[in-house]
Amino acid sequence: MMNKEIADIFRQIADILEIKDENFFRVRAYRKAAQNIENLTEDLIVLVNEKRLDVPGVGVDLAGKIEELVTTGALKFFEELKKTIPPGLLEIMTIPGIGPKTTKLLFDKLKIDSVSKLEIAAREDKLSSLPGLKEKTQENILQGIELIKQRQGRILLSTALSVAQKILDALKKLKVVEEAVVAGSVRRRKETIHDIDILVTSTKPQTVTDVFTSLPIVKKILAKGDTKSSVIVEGDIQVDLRVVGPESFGAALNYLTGSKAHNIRIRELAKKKGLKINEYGVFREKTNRIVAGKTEHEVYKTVGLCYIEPELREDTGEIEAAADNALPQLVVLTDIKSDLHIHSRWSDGTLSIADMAKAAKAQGYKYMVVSDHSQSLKVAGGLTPKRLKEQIDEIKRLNRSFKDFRILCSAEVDIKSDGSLDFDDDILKELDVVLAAVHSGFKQAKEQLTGRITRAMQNKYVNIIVHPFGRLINERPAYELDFEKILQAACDTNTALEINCYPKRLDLDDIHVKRAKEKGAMLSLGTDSHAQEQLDFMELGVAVARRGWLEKKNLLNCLSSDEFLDKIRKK
DNA sequence: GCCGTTTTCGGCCCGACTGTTTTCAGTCG
Repeated sequence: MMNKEIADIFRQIADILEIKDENFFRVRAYRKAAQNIENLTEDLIVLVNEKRLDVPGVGVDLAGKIEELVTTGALKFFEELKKTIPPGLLEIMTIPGIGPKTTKLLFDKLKIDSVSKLEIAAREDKLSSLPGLKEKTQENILQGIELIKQRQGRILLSTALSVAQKILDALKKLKVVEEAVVAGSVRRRKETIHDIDILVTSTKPQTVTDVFTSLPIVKKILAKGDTKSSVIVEGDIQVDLRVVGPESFGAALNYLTGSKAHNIRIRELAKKKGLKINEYGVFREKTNRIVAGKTEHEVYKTVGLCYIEPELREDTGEIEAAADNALPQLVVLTDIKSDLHIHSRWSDGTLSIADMAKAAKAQGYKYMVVSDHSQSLKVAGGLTPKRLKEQIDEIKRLNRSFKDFRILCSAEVDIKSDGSLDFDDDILKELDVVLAAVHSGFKQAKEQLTGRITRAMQNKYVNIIVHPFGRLINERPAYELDFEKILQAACDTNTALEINCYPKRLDLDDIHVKRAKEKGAMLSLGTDSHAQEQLDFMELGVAVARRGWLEKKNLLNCLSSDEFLDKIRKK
């Protein structure tokens, strides 16, 4: 049983308990535990087996439940609890605007136990008979049902970033707007986004809100108040806007950036110091006098912490690290000297190697790795050994024409289903660097897939395992791997693991990156670019690296080409 | 259900918007 599955069970328990109107703090305890479990870098199975189950928010009771889930694969308490309410109620609760109270009311009074029954009842005007529900609510429920029908997975970070930019550009044109920035999970650079949060400072909030809710891309207005409004824009993405005065910018940005768990911890710290933090500022609890709020740095300072980068704000140790002055110096885009995974027209890319090199130089890089596919990957025009040798010759020719740039010869070699490689060693040894990847047999058992990759890592020419989990966000789940074994093998064989920057991949993900750093594994960034503009995906990979607490020294891309080659040749 | 330089019991972050209300509950972030 995976951490994610256990977290999901705890969330379902929380939802059921909430519908049953149990103690809210008990509900919150389950949600909090679920959150912390999801953020763990290690498998609960390992933690339970080694009796190291020491997770914040998990006390004696929940630890027992985790142990039961890990050892038996099920939880009696959960199975019994599920019997007490119809399963459809949990789905009803996912409709925007409907929470536990309404769900319970609908079931108790009208025996509504599924979204489809709710839709019929609303259409037949049966809901307005209930206390507190009138025409408008009924209408909102129908619209909410439409929304969840359209909703498909979470939005990719790359999509959210570009939508956010469009909105910011529009708002920044207004004279009444002082600052306009993106906050929320987009600012934290989560790999997928639920909605986009925008913060604006202005002394004329009404004007800003009016303009925002009437932007051309707005399809529907969900809420519009004095300082806060929500809309659905093209692409069915929810965008929330908050407008505060300039004196509150830092406090509001901190509040709106979250995460929720991080904010709660910061506010608890404030409380212990006799302070209160809200989106308007930091206040003395007794006198209600404002003591900070203009900048985020100020806000953190009042609670005795140094500034914490947005990507770290998940309450996964960053607050303790900030208190100890032990935060990592996170890698930044300008530290990156190379792109370590690029395709050309030789296989399935769209540009010649020369043009890709020109584009990479324009990014400010000193070198790049050309890694076209190997022969088995026929759909992607994989190179035969003969073609690969021709490619190496061309790269050598090109390199002679550069002054301060270098192309490294490589290939993205298939790891075949038995763990052998798609090219023989006598070809691999001709390359500067060898990337290896799984492109088939995703449904194999965990042991087999893990074995394939570890076997590939044993090969002395393989330097980087690229997109190690093979997932495509919202399309294809990661294949099953024993990541601890992969990491151990990576460390033992001096093989690096890639953070693939392709928007749908972002693989390794942030949590695995953080674990890899803890274990001291080498990591690399590669955009997997097949076209010029895709080189910009590097920004997304850097975001994952930052969320995984990486510093400059943890990434091969921050080395010069000589240092890089020295390092990988130590294998 | 968790947790502890105020504590092993009694707290648990804080505020905006909506729709229904005559002052607030429910929902959301």
